[in-house]
Amino acid sequence: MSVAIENFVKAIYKNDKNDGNDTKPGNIAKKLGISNAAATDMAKSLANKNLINYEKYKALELTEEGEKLALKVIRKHRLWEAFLHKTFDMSLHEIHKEAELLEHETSDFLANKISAYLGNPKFDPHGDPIPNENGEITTKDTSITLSKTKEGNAYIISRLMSDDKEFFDFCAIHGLKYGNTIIVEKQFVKNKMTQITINNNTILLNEDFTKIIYVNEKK
Amino acid sequence: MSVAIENFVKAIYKNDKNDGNDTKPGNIAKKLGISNAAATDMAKSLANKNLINYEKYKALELTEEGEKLALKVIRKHRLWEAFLHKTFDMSLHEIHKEAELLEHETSDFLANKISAYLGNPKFDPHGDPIPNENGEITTKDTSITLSKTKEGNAYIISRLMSDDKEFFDFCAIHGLKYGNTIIVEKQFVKNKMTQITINNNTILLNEDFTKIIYVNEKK
DNA sequence: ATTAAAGTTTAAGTATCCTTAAATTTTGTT
DNA sequence: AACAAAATTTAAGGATACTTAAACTTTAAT
Repeated sequence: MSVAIENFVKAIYKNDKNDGNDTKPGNIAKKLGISNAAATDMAKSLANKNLINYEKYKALELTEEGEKLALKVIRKHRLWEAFLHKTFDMSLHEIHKEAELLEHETSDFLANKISAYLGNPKFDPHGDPIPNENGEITTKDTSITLSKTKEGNAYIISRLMSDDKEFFDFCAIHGLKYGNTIIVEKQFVKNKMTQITINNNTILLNEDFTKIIYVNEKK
Repeated sequence: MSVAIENFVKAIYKNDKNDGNDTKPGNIAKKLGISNAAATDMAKSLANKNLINYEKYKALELTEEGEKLALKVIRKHRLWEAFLHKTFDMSLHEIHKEAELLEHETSDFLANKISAYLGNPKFDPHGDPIPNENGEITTKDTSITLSKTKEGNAYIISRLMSDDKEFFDFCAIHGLKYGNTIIVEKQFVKNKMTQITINNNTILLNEDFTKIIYVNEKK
């Protein structure tokens, strides 16, 4: 499917499920920066391709097929964001722009490679859920804070929930980064500290940090 | 610039500098899988954009600007190939297909990130040189095709110039890989075949293959 | 030098994705 | 319920990147 079509079904999906706007052509047009007439044209064309249901003057509805396509594009977008963020240390703003382009030129095969490389994360660095290969989406974040992890297990960092520069400097020094793997060595329950291994280094983290580092169990 | 335009200038560049074909519209058309008429149309359009010099019935010539664009696209292609190969352990055939798509949707910024991540390599996994940020290819390519090698000499494979999966499967089976050493046993001039030894195995290669395997003499 | 083959260009036309302007339908207000 | 405002659709048209078929130019062989 063309870039225009992929962006169109994505816009419908997001208006419907995320942004709470209605999905009449005018709203989609505004989101995509095209004229209303162009949106109507495209709606007819997508109806012919069985990607949406279209009735004149009504809101646009994705068919099952259309929703699948939208979820594929969203999956690729969020995987790229996660990957670029982890691999190249790019800011959340930068990764969005790049992902917006790359999402349309990424094979399912490559998307799966990226996903596996990252440990099949369920959420991107913004905290948005990443649909799996079958278009299934986890709406609830099942990641847990480091403080709740179990000794001996391996985890992948899914979120660093802080605005604090000192914290991020600390993370940068020790390789604590979205997508990276850590092993939880010991939970010091009474002192609320956690000892982890990352890149063959052992770090002891206190409560301040174990409560803002979110992880998923590595499988 | 559009994908079509980027692919067009890339095809001219490669025909001219790599493949030794002339750059008349017909040859470009064949390479891109479009009609001769489409190639002529595009040639006129690119002349208007000052990317090529165009005279009726003559070979197409890239302007300085056109060559710069071609080199940018080639840079991105080869960086993606190197990156995907290294990061996801994808085969040479797989990385080519993906890079062919990604090269057009990659910002200069991201290309530089990839390059830096890889340690600013000068060659991709096929052995092709990667232009730098300014479009300079610093290393002079002195490699020749297998068809032009001398009997009895040892050579190092420097490039495998193909998009064909069967070819790469063949290469994988026989150890024909960038950097490996072969000995040219015999040139069957009349039949345009070359007999080589690699890993103590003897292989007879026909013209299809001897024209796309590039080597450097081993000293 | 002629001529047939090979290659290139022109002409006419198609699909996609966009535009603006005019016509039509829906919506919201009284 | 009527009417104006807002939104949507239709109509006409443009740019890009292609197609096939016909006309033209170059080339290569005798």
